[in-house]
Amino acid sequence: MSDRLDWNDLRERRMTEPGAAETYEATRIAFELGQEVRHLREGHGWSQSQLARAAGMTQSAVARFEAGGTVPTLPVLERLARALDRRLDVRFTPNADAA
Amino acid sequence: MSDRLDWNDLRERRMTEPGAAETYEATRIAFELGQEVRHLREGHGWSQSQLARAAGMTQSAVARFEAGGTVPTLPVLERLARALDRRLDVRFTPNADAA
DNA sequence: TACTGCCATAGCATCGATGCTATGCGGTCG
DNA sequence: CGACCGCATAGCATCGATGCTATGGCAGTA
Repeated sequence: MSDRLDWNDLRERRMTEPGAAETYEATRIAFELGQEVRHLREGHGWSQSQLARAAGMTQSAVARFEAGGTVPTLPVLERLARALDRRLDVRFTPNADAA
Repeated sequence: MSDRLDWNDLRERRMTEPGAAETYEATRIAFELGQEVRHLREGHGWSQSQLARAAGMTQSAVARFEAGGTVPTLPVLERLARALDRRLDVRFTPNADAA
């Protein structure tokens, strides 16, 4: 677990780098999206391979994305959303710090 | 307008390529986000250079993004959102096609 | 007219995401 | 046990976004 340099390591490293609050956020968002997709996929009773085919990508790409291995791009998110019968929604919401 | 190969041309070309519905969508989202950022920026009374500095990028990058010249990545959107005092929100919403 | 600020673009280097094939590993089933 | 399925990863090629500098045009304005 410690001499291996895998996606989890990479992600953690990215999220602990100093002064990278934005990258941290993006990485966190990517991770959460990955979890959500996994959830949706399992809800459909699909395997990674099936989702991959439906989204026009390969099983490895799906696995990488679900694991939060990379910060996905909008085109990829779009394709996944379509395959999962969802709509991709990207917006700037007012920063409700007013709490 | 016709012998120049600029971002508008590129974008239009991308959006009219056959069988690229997902890329079309992503490009459209990118374009709308660009417009929204421009709107927000002007609301703050900032120039592209000022926003660029606040978001840790250059004026040219801001211009390119606002013009929809490229499909932005999540880290970039995050930084812009922060600079504009907004929260970046990415989600898969239920596709209300059920009509 | 000269100067200055703002925006649009070009051109290029670099970094990182994606696409791909090939494995490895743990179950399950025959 | 052997075949198969599902998931995780490695390694590599390629494409595309970003970062940068340098311009050019366009309004104001002195």
